[in-house]
Amino acid sequence: MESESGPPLSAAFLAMALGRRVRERVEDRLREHGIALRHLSALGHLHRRPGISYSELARRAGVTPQSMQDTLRRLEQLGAVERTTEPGRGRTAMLRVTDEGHRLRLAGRAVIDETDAAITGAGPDDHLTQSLRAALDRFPLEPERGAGE
Amino acid sequence: MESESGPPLSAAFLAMALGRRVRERVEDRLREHGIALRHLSALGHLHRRPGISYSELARRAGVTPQSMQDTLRRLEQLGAVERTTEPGRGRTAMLRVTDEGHRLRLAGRAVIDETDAAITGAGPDDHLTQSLRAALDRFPLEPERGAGE
DNA sequence: AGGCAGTTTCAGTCAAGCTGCAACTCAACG
DNA sequence: CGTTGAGTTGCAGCTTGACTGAAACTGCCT
Repeated sequence: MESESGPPLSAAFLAMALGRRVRERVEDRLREHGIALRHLSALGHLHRRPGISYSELARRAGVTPQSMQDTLRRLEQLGAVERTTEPGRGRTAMLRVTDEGHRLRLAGRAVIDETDAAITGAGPDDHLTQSLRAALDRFPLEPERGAGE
Repeated sequence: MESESGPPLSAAFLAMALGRRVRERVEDRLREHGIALRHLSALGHLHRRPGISYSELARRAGVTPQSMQDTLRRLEQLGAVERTTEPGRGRTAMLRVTDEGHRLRLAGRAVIDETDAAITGAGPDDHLTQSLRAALDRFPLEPERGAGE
């Protein structure tokens, strides 16, 4: 997208470019394990809070239950999570991470750690981490600017 | 997306989160002008280097010519760019930014500047900008890890 | 003249989100 | 009781923004 050739590098452009590159790299590495970022994220939530349902998971991840269902379908098909309750329409599911799921989760963490090292320059350059955290803090998500009439 | 609730905040996660938020904000503001980031980017390239073609533009932006064509269709339809040559299949196009295009480009720049101020904390906090630039430098794009055909 | 790289254009595909809706559960209320 | 209504799962289809494939054509080079 924003090519190298060029000009102007404001913090906004830099943030978008870095975010994109990091995401691409992580997704790339993760793909070798057959998952994407959203799967890793779901595994993380489910690990910290076993037994929660599709909808709860969706709420935490900030997506619709329908989207989360897709994510979980993939994870179930990989044998990474399983439901401890009967499937069925209004039937709230109880989900848990399997051994395979933990294996995947740790592989994912390794990818993140590796990327982390690359991004901070292999040294403890918390300048970056600190700056990022500060920027995130003072940059809250948009307050639903849909109908401020 | 990576929700707030949670734990672990490595530089990689932070970078992805910040990049996403910034992008969302910019796209949001830009949408009010009827364009997206890729349109603004194309306008920028075309402004600096008038007369270049679809394919050249695509090359600079790092997308396929087919994708760039979509972007430009929108811009032409808005009257922001126009071709100074006849349309036609193998016929290399010469494109230029119109007055309306310049208006749009400046509006876009204003959005970026505004976001820039918000992200750096309204003060000259070049810590962030510096850190981002450094991280980007030491984090080159993936070297086409897909079988060197 | 012929070949061929480059360009524009058309068409279809894909991924990851979304909305809409149907079917169902379960707790609370009258 | 019964009924109502919020919450959930599941299914289908739409949207956006990229992509690949292939066709039509230009222009240059030999």
